[in-house]
Amino acid sequence: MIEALKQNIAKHISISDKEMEEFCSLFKPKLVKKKDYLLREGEICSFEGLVAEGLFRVYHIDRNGIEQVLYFATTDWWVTDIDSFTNGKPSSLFIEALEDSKVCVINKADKDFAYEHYPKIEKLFRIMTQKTHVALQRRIIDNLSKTADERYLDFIQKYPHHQSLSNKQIAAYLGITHEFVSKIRKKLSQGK
Amino acid sequence: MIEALKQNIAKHISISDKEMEEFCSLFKPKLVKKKDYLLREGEICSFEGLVAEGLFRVYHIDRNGIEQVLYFATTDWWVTDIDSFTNGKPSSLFIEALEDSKVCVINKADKDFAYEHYPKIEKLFRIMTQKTHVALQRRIIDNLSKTADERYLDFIQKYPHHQSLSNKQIAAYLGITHEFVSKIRKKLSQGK
DNA sequence: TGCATTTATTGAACTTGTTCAATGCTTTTC
DNA sequence: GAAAAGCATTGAACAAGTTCAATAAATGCA
Repeated sequence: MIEALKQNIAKHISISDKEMEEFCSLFKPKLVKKKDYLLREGEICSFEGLVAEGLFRVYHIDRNGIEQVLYFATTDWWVTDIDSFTNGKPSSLFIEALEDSKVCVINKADKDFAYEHYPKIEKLFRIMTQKTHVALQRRIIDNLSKTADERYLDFIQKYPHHQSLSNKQIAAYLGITHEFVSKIRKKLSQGK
Repeated sequence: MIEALKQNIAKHISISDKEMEEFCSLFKPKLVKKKDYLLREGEICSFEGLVAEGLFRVYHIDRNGIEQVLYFATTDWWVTDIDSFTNGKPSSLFIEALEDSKVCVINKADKDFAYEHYPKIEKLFRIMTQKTHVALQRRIIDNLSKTADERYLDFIQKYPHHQSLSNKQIAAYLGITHEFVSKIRKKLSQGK
């Protein structure tokens, strides 16, 4: 399970075996059952985690009670509420397991320790945050410029695990109603 | 002008005077006239810059020729196409000065040099990217959950410099037409 | 297995936002 | 300082997406 973590890290930076071992030893494996929450609104996010196996949805509930999905985290994705975790603020997000899952988690103190002792780790997270940053910009542009139909098509192409997601969850990611997802599906199945 | 850069850096990290001097000496001042471009689509972004004075719009043009504004960068904001700059890829963005502006810019080689020689700088950019990351997540949620009216109100509250922006530019940020911005304005002026 | 609950589909009426076109108003620009 | 170009406003017709309600299908659970 820690193996998945090592492989993920190796994708971003090169690092000595010793440092890799030491850094990875700061993580703890965590099993999360389907429908359990890693984080709820109002809590302070105490972890940053790599999904070794499973599927999570990271979402927000607005003042009208409507859910917006920020992203789905599947195998090899990182999950946390970065704002809550780094700044110790109460979270405005929920992180729920959609399947039985395995995550490698590190707490704040250990991560700060790593930042101080391993410059490579600072670099690792800078690079990862930068990549996410680019993806978020891309999504903002897409949300501004594309219709729901286009975003739906993009989504099912980009998220191969969409099979296991309900219309409701896809709708909450696209920012439309689940009824409309249904109508898009129908339209597409009728050869557009 | 380099003074603005130093103040910006000091807001994020604590750093010795010596390191601050050395790092800042890697930047060059650049004057940009209104309507000039710092970057155009297709170019490789060769700089990362702090706006010491002025106003820029960072935008994308989609396949239908419609502009989407990613953000407006005013005094004390950073501007770059992070994807193009860090990965040497052709940019899909335009960065245009909306006023005569002054920017402190650093190139890729010098920034990489700084990353290697000053661990604090790695930290600086990790922290800044993280903050932007949080803001981008916030905007995605807002775009998914709020109506154009609400986003317009949020916008004019959050961007005090909106006075100098045309309806077209605001519309391109909100993802609506400039005609509709006009209609929102009218509705709001008539006591909602 | 069977019942209860959630999820998906569909339609009709509605709301939000777009498109196009016409008109007046500001800026540029020479 | 006049002509041209771009910008803002408004209305009417339209398209995209929502809401509500009714029904069917799938899933969870005892």
